Amino acid sequence: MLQGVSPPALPRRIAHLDMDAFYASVELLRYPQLKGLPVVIGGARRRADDALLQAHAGLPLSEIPVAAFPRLKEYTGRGVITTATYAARAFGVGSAMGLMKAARLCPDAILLPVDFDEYRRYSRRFKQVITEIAPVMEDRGVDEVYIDFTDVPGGQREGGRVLARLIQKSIFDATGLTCSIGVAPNKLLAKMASEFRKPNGIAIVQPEDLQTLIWPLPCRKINGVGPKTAARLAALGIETIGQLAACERAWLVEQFGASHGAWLFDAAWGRDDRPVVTESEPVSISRETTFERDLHAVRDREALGAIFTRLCEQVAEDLVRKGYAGRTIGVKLRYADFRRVTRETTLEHATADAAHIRRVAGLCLKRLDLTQRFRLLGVRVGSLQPLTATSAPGAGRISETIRPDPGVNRSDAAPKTEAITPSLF
DNA sequence: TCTGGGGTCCTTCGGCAA
DNA sequence: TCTGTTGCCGAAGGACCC
Repeated sequence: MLQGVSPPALPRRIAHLDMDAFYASVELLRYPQLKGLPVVIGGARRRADDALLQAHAGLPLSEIPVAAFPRLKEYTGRGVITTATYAARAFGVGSAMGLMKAARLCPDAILLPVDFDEYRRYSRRFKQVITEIAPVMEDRGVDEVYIDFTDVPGGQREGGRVLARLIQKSIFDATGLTCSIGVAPNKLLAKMASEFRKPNGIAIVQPEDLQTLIWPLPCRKINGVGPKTAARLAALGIETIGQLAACERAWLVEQFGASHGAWLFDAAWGRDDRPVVTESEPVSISRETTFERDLHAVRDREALGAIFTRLCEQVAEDLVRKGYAGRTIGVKLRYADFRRVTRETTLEHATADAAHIRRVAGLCLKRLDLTQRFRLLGVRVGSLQPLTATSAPGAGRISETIRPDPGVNRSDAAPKTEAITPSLF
């Protein structure tokens, strides 16, 4: 057999790019007068700045007086902080903290609502800048991407630093935002590297840097080691990645199982051959909501029914907008004590129909203990497939009648309409 | 007055068929 | 016919991430 005469493969150079304090930075572009002040962006149910915007209609956003912004102490209701500026963090306020607790720590912090539409606009812009320079990019969320530098002209120069600098500058010129970039032989190390020189920094990791740069770090810095695994490792006396690397692979497999144990060992040795994936299909689409107060299936039947219907309609709208239908329909409940339960059912045929989803999700709900109050209700559709002409979209508002579906109730083949019961299930 | 929303992937378990 | 094994699949939950 003829040997291929392709040129020697270049060493893999993978970059991880992370926007610096993305949400807060976008807000500061809008409201530059808040620079340097404690600002938290929170999961406010209602836009915390609605009144503000109305009161100053006609005035450029950047000229709204700081004194007019809503303060944390004025907020009532549930919710957590999505992100906080460094000035707010100085008060001990941080991501995932309850708004009420944060209000005690820093009552005068300015509270802004999360504006995902705006963040997505900026997200699209910076990603477009990147793909114009380096086309092999993997989307990892609104503020993060992996980029394969390997075959990009200049991608190997100074270990990737030259290209990283070009991308940083191009993003800043296009958006006014800064980012941090780590470049390494693989995604695992690149992700860790991007944290080394935040904000607005570039860090290069070469294979030979493993012992000096990676091994001293705590195990929690490995992307994929969360609080539970870190605690289990700590209980075994393993705190750093270097200590993890010193373990016998077989012993880790004994402790954590074949897959997880082997993965931990490989991660500690900086091994990761996952490719940069430029396209992916969603696996599921869901909607969920936390209520203002805990609700009871019987005593709050009407309110819950309306919320449930709305969630099903939203999921159906999302499915149609994104061009999918799904076979697995499920519900999620969070009880007042924060226990989470799920129930799901797989249908014979995929659907994107709001009424159908509601009917099947209602049956799932019936399988749960509804005598206790709960705080959250969610609806999920999984096992997605592209929406074709044969799938019944029917998204939008649930009407008074629903079409019988060929996938369930096959005995119901005769055309008839079925009134949606006004009750929850 | 703790604790959001939207995802992915993995493990475990039970039912079922070969 | 009964029992054990294996493999697959769906359901439920855990862990993790942004």
